[in-house]
Amino acid sequence: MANRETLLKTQQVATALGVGVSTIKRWVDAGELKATRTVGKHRLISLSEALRFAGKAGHSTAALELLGLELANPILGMPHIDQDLCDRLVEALRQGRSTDARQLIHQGYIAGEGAVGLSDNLIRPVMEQIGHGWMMGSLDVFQEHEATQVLISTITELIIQVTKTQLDRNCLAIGAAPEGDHYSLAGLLGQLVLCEQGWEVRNLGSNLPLRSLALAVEEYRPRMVFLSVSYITDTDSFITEYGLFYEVASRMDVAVMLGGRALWSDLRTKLVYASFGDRMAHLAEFARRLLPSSASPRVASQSSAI
Amino acid sequence: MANRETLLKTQQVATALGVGVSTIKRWVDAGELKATRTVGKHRLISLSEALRFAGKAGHSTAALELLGLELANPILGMPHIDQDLCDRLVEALRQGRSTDARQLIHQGYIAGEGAVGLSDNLIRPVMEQIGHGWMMGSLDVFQEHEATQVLISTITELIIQVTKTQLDRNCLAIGAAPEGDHYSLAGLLGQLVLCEQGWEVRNLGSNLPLRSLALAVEEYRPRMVFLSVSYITDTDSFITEYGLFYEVASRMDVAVMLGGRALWSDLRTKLVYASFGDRMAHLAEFARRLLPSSASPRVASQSSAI
DNA sequence: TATTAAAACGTCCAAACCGACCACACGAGT
DNA sequence: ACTCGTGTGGTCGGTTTGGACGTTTTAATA
Repeated sequence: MANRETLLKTQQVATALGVGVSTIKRWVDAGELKATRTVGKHRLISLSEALRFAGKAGHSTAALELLGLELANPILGMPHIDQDLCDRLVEALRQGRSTDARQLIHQGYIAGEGAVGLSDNLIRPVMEQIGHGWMMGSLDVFQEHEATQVLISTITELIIQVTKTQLDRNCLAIGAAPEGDHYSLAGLLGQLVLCEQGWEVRNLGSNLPLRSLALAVEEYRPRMVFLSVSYITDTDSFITEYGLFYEVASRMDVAVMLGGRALWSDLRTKLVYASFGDRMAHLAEFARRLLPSSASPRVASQSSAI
Repeated sequence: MANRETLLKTQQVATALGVGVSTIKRWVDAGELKATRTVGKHRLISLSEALRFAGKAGHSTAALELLGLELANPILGMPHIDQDLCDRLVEALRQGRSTDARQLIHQGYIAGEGAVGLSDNLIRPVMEQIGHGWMMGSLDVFQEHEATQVLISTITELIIQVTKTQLDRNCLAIGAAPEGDHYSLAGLLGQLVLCEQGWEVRNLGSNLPLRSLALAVEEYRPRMVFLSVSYITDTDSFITEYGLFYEVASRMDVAVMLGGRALWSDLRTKLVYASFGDRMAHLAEFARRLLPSSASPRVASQSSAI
């Protein structure tokens, strides 16, 4: 499985579920909540398992609210991101039913087992479809704007909730989009992905001159910078500005991750960077390698309940 | 750092609402008060659900006790928006301490007794101060960007929280900023103010062509439109476009509220509108007059905790 | 590699919650 | 007044929870 699981500790799960740590330990021991153990007997619960447990019909939907997820009527027979979910989200956004859209996104967060699946399998195709509808004239600008607004607010909500359960944020990452690019959704999704991995993220938003980003790098000395480029005003000046920025980043030993649909492959050949990715999975994988070795704690054996 | 998703036990809710524990259990079992269950069948009631129920059932004073129950935990000085609070928020934003900034804003929301006070007495002066620092060169662009980003996410959080407790949203309002204006904070604050009054708000975001806004008005038939104008690319074309938009709005009998620092008084003489305001208090007052009969016994603040 | 602070472990127990049952208060209708 | 029907608050035995305790593991130092 390419998608390695984020592992949570008992304290994190307890906070997320709104119960005490002892209770989590008891539930794990009773087999209600599956967990692996480190060699030193510490319990590790995968994010997907926590979400599965949270959404389990008969037991407790409490957790969902705490993860920022609301399932008034938790249908979720088998949570999985599919075409149907995409279609329903597109339709909800088209009609501006923001509450429904929020619920569908939360559902996608569970089904996609985290931020990466949500971004790559739900948000991206949905926005492509909406963008397509806009091109074709079947959607108006204001519908695309409203959809973006709903997505931004929901992703922001997820970020806040995830941040709350990630207690120890060690590594610092900076996210931004360059001057002239006013698309902030990609930056938010990147922030969500990294927050979920335990990064501390400073999102500088969109439309940021690269020379100011260079200053930020010098000021904050982050471990990495992720730059989402959805639109470029002037290619030549972008290359120049980026070159100056990368010089600083390189000097400060900062990893630079590029992304965005404006960076065509022939343009990329003129840029220097640590990695490029047009999927959040790429960002996640790149970021994981940068984390201290701790990212993959040694697990001993599978849980032996009862 | 408890928030609105804090889960309450039956005893807590019973005490706050001034009824017996058995009654709470019965209400939950009857479905009148939504609750989740732990694995061990213990009922957990989210604070937002408790507040909603309290308001619906007429226990208006009880809601305050619920909040008091929240505010008792975190240490809080006297809630009041003053120069000190502004200074501390500016400093937190300057240094990018987003967690502290969020706390201060929440505190300002309580202290300012709602969205209007928060907007006019805290956010506005703070952003002016930051903008000033940027002009003077003591702040860089990225700091202003980061500050804006933190404010956006926090205001978004507040909007979601307020929306959760306001279930019966009757009147529809549309908010937007015109093409070329990428400043979205004002629109968010407006959304927060109106949500607090019980409006249903569709925020179409910034950079929206006015002709598309006209389409949205025809599609949604709102009671009012609030347009925040912080930047105008071309004054003449703006006047033209706005004229076309207002024609539609007028035909649909939609009240148009204008705001924003780009609308100087000599420009305003060339525009037709229902009202202009450069403070959220103006928007709030204007909107209140538009609401149905409701004498709107507004609770002082649907405050959230820190 | 050795050291150290923070966090998780297992165990135990008081406090709180569960469901079921009962006593009481209140209003409406033969 | 009497008797329902209904909604409330309280009690009881059994179960679940959450915090305290000293010990062990982890992760980030030096």
